[in-house]
Amino acid sequence: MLDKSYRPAEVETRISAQWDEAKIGAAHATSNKTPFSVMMPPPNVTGSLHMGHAFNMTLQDILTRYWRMRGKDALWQPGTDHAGIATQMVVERQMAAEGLDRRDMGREAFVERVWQWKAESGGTILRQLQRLGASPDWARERFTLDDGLSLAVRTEFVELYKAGLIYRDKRLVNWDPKLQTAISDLEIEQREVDGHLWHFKYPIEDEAGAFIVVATTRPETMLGDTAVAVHPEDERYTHLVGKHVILPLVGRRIPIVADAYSDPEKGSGAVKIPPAHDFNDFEVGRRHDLPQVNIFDSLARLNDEVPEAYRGLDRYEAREKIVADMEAQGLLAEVETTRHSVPYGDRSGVVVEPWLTDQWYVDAATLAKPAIEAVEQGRTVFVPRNWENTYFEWMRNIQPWCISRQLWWGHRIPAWYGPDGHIFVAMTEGEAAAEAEAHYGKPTALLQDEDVLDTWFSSGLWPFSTLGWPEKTAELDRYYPTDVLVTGFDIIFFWVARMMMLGIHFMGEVPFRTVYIHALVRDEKGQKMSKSKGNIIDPLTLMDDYGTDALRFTLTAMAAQGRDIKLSEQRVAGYRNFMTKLWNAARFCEMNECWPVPGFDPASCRQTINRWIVGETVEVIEKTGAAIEEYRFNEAAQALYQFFWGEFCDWYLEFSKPLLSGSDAGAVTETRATAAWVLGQTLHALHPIAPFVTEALWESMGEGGLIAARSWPELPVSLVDMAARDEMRWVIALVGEVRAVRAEMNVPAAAKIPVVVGDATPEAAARVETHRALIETLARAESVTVASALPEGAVQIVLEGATAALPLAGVIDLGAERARLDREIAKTEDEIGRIDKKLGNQQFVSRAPAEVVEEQRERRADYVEAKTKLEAARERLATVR
RNA sequence: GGGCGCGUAGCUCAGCGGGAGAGCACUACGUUGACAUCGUAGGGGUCGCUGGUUCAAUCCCAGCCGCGCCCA
Repeated sequence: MLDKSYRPAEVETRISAQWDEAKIGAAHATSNKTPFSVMMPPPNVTGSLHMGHAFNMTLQDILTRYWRMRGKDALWQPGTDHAGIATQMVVERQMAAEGLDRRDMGREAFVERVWQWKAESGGTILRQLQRLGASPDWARERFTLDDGLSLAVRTEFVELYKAGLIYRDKRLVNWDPKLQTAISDLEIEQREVDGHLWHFKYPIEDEAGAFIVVATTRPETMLGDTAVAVHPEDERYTHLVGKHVILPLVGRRIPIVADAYSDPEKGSGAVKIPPAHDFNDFEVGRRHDLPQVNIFDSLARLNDEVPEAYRGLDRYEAREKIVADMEAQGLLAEVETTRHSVPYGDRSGVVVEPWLTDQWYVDAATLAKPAIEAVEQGRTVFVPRNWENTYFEWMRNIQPWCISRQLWWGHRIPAWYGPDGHIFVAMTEGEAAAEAEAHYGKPTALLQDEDVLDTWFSSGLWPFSTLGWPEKTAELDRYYPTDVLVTGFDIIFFWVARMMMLGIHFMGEVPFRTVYIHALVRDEKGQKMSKSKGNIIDPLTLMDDYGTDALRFTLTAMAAQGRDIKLSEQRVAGYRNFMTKLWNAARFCEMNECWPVPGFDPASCRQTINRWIVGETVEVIEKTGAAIEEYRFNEAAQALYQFFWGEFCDWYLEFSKPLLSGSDAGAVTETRATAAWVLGQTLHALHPIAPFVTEALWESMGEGGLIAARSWPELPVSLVDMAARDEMRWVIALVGEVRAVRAEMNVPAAAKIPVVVGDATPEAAARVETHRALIETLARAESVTVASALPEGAVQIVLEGATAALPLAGVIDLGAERARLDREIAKTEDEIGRIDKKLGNQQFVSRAPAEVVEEQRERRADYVEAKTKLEAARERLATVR
């Protein structure tokens, strides 16, 4: 016997263990089923489950469970990412608390320590995923730094290098002076801040008292200026082009060049050019062959390239001093306040400097070309489609991808340097040594590059490195390309684009057929959740408080395409109530001995209510499957919710009560079997969204086996009996109307009243006879009779094909009742009038589709019937006093 | 500045060319043997504004107003 209510905490652990035991997530590479594969976006190995994960993983689990039930060989590939910077930072922070610095302990010891931390905390997020009910193939779990994937990354590097798609270059990178590493454009956050625009006067060489004015938000970079640029067509400055200025404070003689980069409309129209400290100025410098003077060290302090007085100063100290010194020399023309955007490292939170260094680059533009074509040709499709624009926009303007990072945690770059700086790129140190020997003609000591590779350089291989690449495995053959990638829009550039480029390059085919982009989960006010705002809603807490299924159902029900989720706890509570409802409906079935009947054929039902609910079940399952297949998750959740609560519980189970306690043994047997069948089918359809409660209830139904391992219901549409549906909807309308009138007339809930149906078509009369017991129970009627004449002085309810009267002697205010009928009549007249206007419009009748016109005619006929009946009802009241 | 998206019931949101919907909240009633994490009934909307297309516009198009995100 089921408990009085569903207690998720007690059930979830047990069921998780059963799934684990049964290996329900296992893919079967040798089966003859059609494969269905999904790559789990690997969470940070030392992370823990946040709401974004919960959402993303729930959707993937729904797809995986669904297609598995549909008979496919589902592979949901799990694993974790080493997440270079993030993980290194976590460990460094721990060490800082102990007063340790990685530079003191050395590379090897530090990396060892990170592995230890990974060993301790690395399983956390995977256990949390298990709690969420995720059903990937756990046995295939991979880690981006494991041996196989490390081999894949080395192969990737070596092959791209040999193909000329990886090269070393001295360029500006975004340098994070706190983390001491290059970071990618994507790891930068532009923040609008209040700042100043300082206007400096640069003296023209050999023209005493002549100046050119330049404006800057970063005065300290003037120490690295190697030119002043003006627009070639700016007549104010034409006479100065080719002349020189003497850079104040430094004394360097630098040219005035003409370059279209300077905007005559902005400031003075002249700009200072420090090519080593600004991305645009770097390009200007290249065009004019300007020297690149790098004025910072790696901590963004001024180096020895600057005059003595400034050396060693921090960039902001230098800024103040330079402004003061310029002012003292009378060279500060003006100071404006301004609002401008400044690049901050999204992890360190400090201002990032463009800094000139040697780094490794991938020729992304070349790799992007086929990746763009693949989406243009529809070999990979984004859902919703508009994300393709975002993808194209970025891919078409892609910059060289800087892949080296000055970190210790990650894949060390497989490049070695000879004494003369010659580069040897090889799979192993041994191979590099052999190449060096051949190159130098004798064994030569090499030094390996100190840097590691960008994390995305390894996770970009995820869709095939996890399947065994570079080995040619059966798994690669079978599961690549994958069916769908489920991810958030914030990661299209970081990850989706990289997988597309690398997948096409190495595998010759796109990594996934579909990319489903879901929205962000925000807090209930629509704010992005963040630790600093303190508005994080912890999915684990919600799971503790409301059960995992309630959380999953909430996220699913709110997963409308193209719209962010504003999550409120109240909403989760609402879906927890739905789980309780589910539980109690099953409990009702159990108490009434509604057990699954082997070989039960729903087509054999004789009772109208059974024929009706069978049809509704077929339709909701069909709708649910279609919605999941089209990634309309919210529609799937809504259809099931509406059916189960609004139809099965509210009406069918209520209808079944008089039948189950009645004397017709055949009807009892049939109804029990049908109720059990509907419950069972619905549990199947709900299972991908709410796996735990459905598994628990399936267990209680005693059929055996795990629902997770069962097949999705395949039901013929021939089970839908339209006549039964019309009949039950009519009964529902009658009961609903009677209840409404009772409430309106303040009839006490316990009081039973007679219901007289008159003016009835034979069909309506037959319906009343068939369902008398149901109507009596649900409408709290003392009796339900079919009469040739309707009683006088009664409240009258107009139905299709009949009028029902409630003789409520003594409680009826006849005047109010007449007024009510008058209002109803007026309403139908309004409707008829509106339809007549349409039908009277020649344009409408001739141009609108025939079925639309026909529909309007039918609606009109219905309203006319209702109006006639209402008028008759009104007439009957007219004679009563 | 460019791109994407959003303004529908008090709140959160579906719907998106022909009859305005859900959940929550609210009001009234209710201890009917599944369920008070419940039941029954009810109130509540100029579908942001202005034009246009159409026989017909909450839905398509344009402009405007307000809001959000991404990229410069």
